[in-house]
Amino acid sequence: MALFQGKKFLFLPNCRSSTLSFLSQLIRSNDGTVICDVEELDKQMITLINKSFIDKDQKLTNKELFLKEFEMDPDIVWSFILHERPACVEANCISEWLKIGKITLPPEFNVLIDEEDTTTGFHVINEHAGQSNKEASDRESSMESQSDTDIGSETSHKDSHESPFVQAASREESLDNPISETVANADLVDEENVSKNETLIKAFGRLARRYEIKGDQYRSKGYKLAKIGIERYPHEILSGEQARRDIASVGPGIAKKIQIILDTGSLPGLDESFDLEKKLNYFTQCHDVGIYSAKRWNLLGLQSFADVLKKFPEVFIRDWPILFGWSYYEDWLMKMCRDECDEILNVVRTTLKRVDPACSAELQGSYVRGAQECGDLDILFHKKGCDNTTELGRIMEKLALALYDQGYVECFLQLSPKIRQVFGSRIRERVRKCKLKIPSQEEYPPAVADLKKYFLGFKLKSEFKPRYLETSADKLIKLETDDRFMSLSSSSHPCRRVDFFCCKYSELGAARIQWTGPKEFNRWIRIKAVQKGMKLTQHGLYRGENILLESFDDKRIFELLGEEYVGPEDRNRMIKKRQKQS
DNA sequence: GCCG
DNA sequence: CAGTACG
DNA sequence: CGGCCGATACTG
Repeated sequence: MALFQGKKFLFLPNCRSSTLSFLSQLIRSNDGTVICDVEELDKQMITLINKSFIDKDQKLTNKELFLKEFEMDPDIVWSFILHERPACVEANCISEWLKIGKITLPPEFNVLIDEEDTTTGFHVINEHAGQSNKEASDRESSMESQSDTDIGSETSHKDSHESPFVQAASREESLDNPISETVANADLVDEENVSKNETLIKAFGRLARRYEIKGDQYRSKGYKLAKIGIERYPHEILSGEQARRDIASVGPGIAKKIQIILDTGSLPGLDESFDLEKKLNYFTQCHDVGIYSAKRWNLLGLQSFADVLKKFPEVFIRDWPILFGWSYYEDWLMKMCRDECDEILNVVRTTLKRVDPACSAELQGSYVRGAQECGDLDILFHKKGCDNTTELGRIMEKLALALYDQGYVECFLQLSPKIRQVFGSRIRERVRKCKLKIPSQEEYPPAVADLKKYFLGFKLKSEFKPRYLETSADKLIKLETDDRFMSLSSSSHPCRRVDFFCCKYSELGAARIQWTGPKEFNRWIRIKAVQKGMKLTQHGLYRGENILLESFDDKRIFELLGEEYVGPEDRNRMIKKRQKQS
């Protein structure tokens, strides 16, 4: 008890995120002080850094945003830290200390800032400094809050009563969901407990997939949400009833199945059509191949894209983007580290400056949610005062073409007339590559002139060496031998998916909500809107038929929906149902 | 499948 | 229109 | 029981 008595703590950049406000409550419950005013700054204090700003080398990242997010005057606070060098650790250490019952700072505990550079960042130390990256990241996710006996759970329950956002683990698993992400500030998870839920997670992932294939999208969704709920649940599940009580989206049906799995170790019939799922999965992992095509092909006994090519050559002429999905099949399943995202954004912004210096490019998607590995890059374009989407569309087109000229853009997945003009030859090259006859007079329908989105294949120059996290490096889905001949993938110089979106300046807030995601969060908040007689889209929040309530200010949209604002990094923690009280 |  | 894609 | 995201956006 009173572990933190007499100790002062400073949260940086602030303690507004749900995780950090939770931790600050833990500090106060243990007689510690949380500094809220520059007057209280103290050289003896322990500085707690939001983990979203610490990369896996334990360095500060995204310093610009970091400083911008300060609750107190950033100048004063930052110069104090540079000058006094208080101990700095990642915020999650709090839960670790409470678990082990003491505060452990590494011997060289105030080595924090590489003073010669305040721009590229400084080292943040924690107990695991010096361990290998793998070990460090394993331990990161294993940091635990309280076991459910003490202050921790009280506060957490009180919280969750008022908020649909649960202070729980964010731990997206990559087995069944290729779009999963590991989030920087994943914390408060007991790896040991959670790993025992793995069987359940896998089972419901499979069931979700099975029903998706069957065409029962809603039953599939039921399983998917339950799976997400279990992934985020920070304790070991001991009974179906416990899960039904505590976890959103676990109802009678899933509770029953949980109990069966706990009792017998597996679910009858679970492995039945596993082979079919694998086959369909192989096809649908290709861009532009959905569940209908995959099912159709599978039904006809086709095993590979080469088989499809023999049977339905027209498909690859008509749905030409599949050719690129096929060619970059393996590359596009590989995730990239944040530094590669930064580099791509850098290239895009540099070119954009020449195209239209007044236009802004802003990263969205899993990157802004703090994911350490991103499956693709989502870039939102907007321009102060510009509500003309035709103009924005033209800017994006010009930008994409300029990047194509420079050799960054490898392929386009949509065509404007101009893009078809320059890119058509590459399409024909792919068509020839799979030994198809090029239609002599291709009578294309009139391509749309001002597209609002561009999906691109993008390659950095080969000097850039991509890094991969250990976790994703293994068990990749690879192209079948028969299909390899079309591959353009290269793990040492991979092609990436980059998506361009644009929005009217007046719709910036609504667009940010849309493109920040994640998908489940969007669906959840849109349902909220409908329940309150409103409608939320990427264009804005509306009441009734067509009354615009708000589209520019995302915080105001939350407010109008009666929801507390939640930052991007916490939108992974979304959960549909309040945690039930016991 | 779950939820209201 | 259906199919696929985006968060 | 009926609804389950989007006045999505793009393609053929």
